[in-house]
Amino acid sequence: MSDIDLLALRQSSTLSELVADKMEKLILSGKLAAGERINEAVLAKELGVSRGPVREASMLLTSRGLVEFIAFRGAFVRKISRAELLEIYDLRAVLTGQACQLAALKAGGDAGPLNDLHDRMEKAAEGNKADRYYELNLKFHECLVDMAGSARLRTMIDSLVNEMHLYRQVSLRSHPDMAQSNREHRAILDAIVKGDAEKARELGEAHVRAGKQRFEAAGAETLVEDE
Amino acid sequence: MSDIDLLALRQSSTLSELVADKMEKLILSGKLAAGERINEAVLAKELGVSRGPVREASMLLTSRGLVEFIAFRGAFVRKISRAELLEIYDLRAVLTGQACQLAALKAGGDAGPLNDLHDRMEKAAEGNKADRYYELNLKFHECLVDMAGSARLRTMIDSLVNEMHLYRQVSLRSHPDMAQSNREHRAILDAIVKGDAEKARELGEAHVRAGKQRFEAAGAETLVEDE
DNA sequence: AAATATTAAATTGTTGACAATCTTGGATCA
DNA sequence: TGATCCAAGATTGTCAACAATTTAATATTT
Repeated sequence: MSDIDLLALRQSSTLSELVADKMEKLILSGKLAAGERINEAVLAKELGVSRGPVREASMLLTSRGLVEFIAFRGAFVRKISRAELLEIYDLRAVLTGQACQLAALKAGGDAGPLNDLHDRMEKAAEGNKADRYYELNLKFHECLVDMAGSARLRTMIDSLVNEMHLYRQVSLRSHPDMAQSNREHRAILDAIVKGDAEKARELGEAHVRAGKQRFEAAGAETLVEDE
Repeated sequence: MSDIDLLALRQSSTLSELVADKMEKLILSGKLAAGERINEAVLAKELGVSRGPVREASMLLTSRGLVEFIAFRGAFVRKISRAELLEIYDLRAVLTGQACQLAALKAGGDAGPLNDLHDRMEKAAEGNKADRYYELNLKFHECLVDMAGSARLRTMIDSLVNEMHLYRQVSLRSHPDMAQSNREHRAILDAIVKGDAEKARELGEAHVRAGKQRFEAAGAETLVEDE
């Protein structure tokens, strides 16, 4: 594990934030595994900082949904059960619906980068490049939320997406049906451009719920785990 | 301002959390005004602790939506504009809808304390006791969310409710039409008891949106402020 | 041998000192 | 007069030492 880049420090960022970014990467890449305790002293030494920034970073990540704090016991990488994941899908669905509705109201006929992203996803789907599709899919959804123009909504959804990634450090990457998924994107996009807010909401919500169902169908054979 | 109660400390709580609770009260009561900077050293001295716990408490409150952190400038009590308040109403509406749906699914015909709360609100409405009604209303909504059984959903909604209270340290307390509001509660309650999840969702969402409209109607004459 | 109590080690929580950054007020200059 | 620059003060960020608590390892008891 490499030290914090001291160059990066000097751009009005605080050490704690840099550590937080580093930790976020460690967590989302699975190098800090779900459920694992984060030893402040050890991580601090590895990053070449004192425990303070590590503590603060842990708290930052707590509010981003990646870490859980327990008094006198420490910071733990969150662990998401299957039941929670399904619950998160539902929350993300209604919030994404809200985002699409707002986007439709604010877009004024301008789809922004959505069209381009959709086309590139189309290509990825045709080439059966799941990783590429997944990456673009994240961007598409981010863009959608940005168009809604609500920082609060963005934070909430980002947090949920973060948590989803903690499910068995999972590849939700294996996208069962990219073509279908992208058709749904197309429909959302169209509704936004047309300014049909209610339709956009409905489609956005349905899109995430469909994702949930694709996930459930894919994992139907696996047993339900308790914790 | 009084010192931290040292008795309270010894129940497996950490100093930072106690400070956070204290600060939350100071903020919601308006003693720390919206927009104001929180001077760590001063507050620490007043509470009889060092700056560390105050800092951590500030970060805790950040994730609860009450405080905003700016690097090298400090922690500020959040300030909510009218536009943001309306945005928050919308988010709370969809999340409350989700909560009601889940509650209906999980209640199994049992309304829990909702019936009792509804009755007491009825009395408060008849007696035109707005403060009492407001207080019970908060409890009713909390109870609703608890019945949904999602800690995540609870956190999200709590955060939004917190933020709403920051709007001009406001009394949203002046409830224009308690009787009507409580009729809506009744309908939600009935849907939950009947297990009609879709109806419960719809009514829950509509109830918050109605609250938004009541607010907009009440403040229609006031000018829109930029920030 | 199993369960409980005791002690030592590891880890988190808190503090005060120091460093880095921002803010304020006054001096300088056009 | 007004704007810019500079220095002093105030405030936040970071660190390392110490205190409180938990965890583990060991001893004790039944």
